[in-house]
Amino acid sequence: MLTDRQSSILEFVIGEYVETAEPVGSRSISRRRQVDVSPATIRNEMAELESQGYLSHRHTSSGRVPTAKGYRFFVESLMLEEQLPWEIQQTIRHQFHQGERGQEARAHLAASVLAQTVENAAVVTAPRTEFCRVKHLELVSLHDLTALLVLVLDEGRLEQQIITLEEPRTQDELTGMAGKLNQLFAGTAVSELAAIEVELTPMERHIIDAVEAMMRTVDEGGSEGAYLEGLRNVLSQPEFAEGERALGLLELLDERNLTRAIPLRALAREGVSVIIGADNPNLAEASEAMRACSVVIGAYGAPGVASGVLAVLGPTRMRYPRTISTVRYLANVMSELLSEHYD
Amino acid sequence: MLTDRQSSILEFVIGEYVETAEPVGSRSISRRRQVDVSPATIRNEMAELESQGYLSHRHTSSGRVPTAKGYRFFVESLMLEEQLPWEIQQTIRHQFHQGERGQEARAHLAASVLAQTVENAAVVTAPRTEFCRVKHLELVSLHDLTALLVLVLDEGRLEQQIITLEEPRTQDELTGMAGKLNQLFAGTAVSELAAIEVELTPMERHIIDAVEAMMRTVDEGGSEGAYLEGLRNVLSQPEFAEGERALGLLELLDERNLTRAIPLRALAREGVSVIIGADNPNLAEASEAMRACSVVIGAYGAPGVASGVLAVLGPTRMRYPRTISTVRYLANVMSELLSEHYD
DNA sequence: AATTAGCACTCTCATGGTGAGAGTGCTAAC
DNA sequence: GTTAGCACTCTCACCATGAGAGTGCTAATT
Repeated sequence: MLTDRQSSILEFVIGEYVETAEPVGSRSISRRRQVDVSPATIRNEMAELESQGYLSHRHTSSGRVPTAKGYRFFVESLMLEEQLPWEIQQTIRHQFHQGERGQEARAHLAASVLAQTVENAAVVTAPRTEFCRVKHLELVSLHDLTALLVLVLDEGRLEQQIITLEEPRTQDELTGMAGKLNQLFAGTAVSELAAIEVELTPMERHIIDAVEAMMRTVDEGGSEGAYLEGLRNVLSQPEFAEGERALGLLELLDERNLTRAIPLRALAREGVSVIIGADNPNLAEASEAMRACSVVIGAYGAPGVASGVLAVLGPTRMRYPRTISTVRYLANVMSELLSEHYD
Repeated sequence: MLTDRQSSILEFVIGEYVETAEPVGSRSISRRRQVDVSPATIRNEMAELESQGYLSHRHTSSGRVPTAKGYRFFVESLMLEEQLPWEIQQTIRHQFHQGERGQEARAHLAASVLAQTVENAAVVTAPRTEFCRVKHLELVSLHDLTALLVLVLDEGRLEQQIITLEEPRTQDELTGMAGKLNQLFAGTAVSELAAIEVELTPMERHIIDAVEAMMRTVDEGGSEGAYLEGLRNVLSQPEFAEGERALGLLELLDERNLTRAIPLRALAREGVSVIIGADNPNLAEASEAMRACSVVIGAYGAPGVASGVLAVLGPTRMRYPRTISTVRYLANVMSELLSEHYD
């Protein structure tokens, strides 16, 4: 357990280190009026904090730096949650009231806004239903033997695939066929597809098979588009000054690996949670670079209906209160916007 | 003008520097059996090459480094174009014969493949027609007062937008309306839209206005999706070892700025062309980091019908023959694939 | 008993000097 | 025209030095 004084010293060290990125010494603490006590006393307290694992030394001299445990304690017990300043709220809202071009585009926009606001990297996934339902399907002739199969899923998401036909069809024939299939299959989820028993021509069967495959992919998050923005905010931090680490992170978060590196869905919980890099086996194993990072993650939308994930990635030396309140606020905005369309 | 011997010295210096990233001295040249002449002679020749601006000194001692002019001469007159090795051709082709999920996805894939093959960054744009034509439009009810307008353009590209209705419509009504509009407008380009004179209900007018706006945006390349991949290949080069420059490049090529930083369409010419950073005002002005870079750029598709751009971005110290032949080969593959769908 | 002053100690970092190594430019010989 | 030889320049790695910052400990103070 920590005494009050130890807590406020820890808090101050974190605050100072977050701002300056430099180890904090006993003098700079005692200069603050906050704690009116001599450097020597502070040294004793810091030694105690260190032995309990909240702070650490880089080398025998040169101030203290918070450990993962220190940050965690700060986030869980010390920090007071801040109300996001009104101007920032407005700025964020404003950016969403420009155009509205579907969920994907909005998720992308959210990533930009988030990254810019918290000055770190942000990852946002578009909202997914637990199990998607086909709202509408469409067949567009491309030429004789190929057609574009367009699937409109709930929430207005689009999936497309080019399919090959056994024999030539005109657009009119395709439209007719799409009409029939719409009658039969609109509103079904993938699990219900098989249950619908009707006679289908081989051609119709072929199309429905394709639809099923596409929906399955979507359900499994295969086409999971996670938008990553603002990585350069992170890379320009002093912790990544030497190129070595920066490259590690860059590689890790390559579009290909992104969702593997940060298992977003698995980490998202009710509300907003904070994962401090070195703390979390999932992340820490991944790479050395990740150990210097924290992730602030939250979900938006309605769980079980349609939900997406918002996350901020930055160095452990991060402004947690600000970041957390931004993620929370943005999650609310996104939820609102989503429910508007979703009803 | 350069003598034969000067040419082969220049060629050797470039080859060596490209491999090692280190200045090339007279000894290492004379060691090669290629030019059987003493270091002293080579020094004289190099001094001459330097006075003509093909090579430069970093400081009084420590070998020569090619200048932009040197690289340009190499690319234009010295280098012999290489045939891309068969295995690499196969590897490239192979990756395109997996799935086929529309032009956008394919452009994205091309960027990955290109970046990986030449071990540098790659930028690819999806093919655009000079003026796009609407192939088909579709209206899907989302709920009472909103609907999704889906535009299928030629080449099977999709654009979508959510529109607000004045009064509630059922899906059936929307389908009917879409059918009518399709009859009227299928196959028209934006310039021809106005010419079609028919009576439209206010609602139909509203939709066609939206269609026009979307097509206009597309024509202007507003929704220009350029896929950038493999930036880390470039950033890991020794030229960018100190973080300063790396950040500059990272910032410059942020998704937002990408097409502004590299005016792809403007630079693309018939065949494959090479722009050596410091050489090109367009790029060099942009940023200091860009001055250390070259761009190898080529177009694919049929000009005037539908075409896209392939580009490689790397340090000026780049394997030009390999890069050029890869871009050329990939452009052919992409053109083939495009014409298959396009016909 | 808690706090503080004082002091020796440790570690980093910037500075400057030194010598090896690499490469040049020039001159004179071939 | 080519080459050998040599003085010269510049970099880089290495070391020593000293200032600065900060600690830990002990003894004095409240």
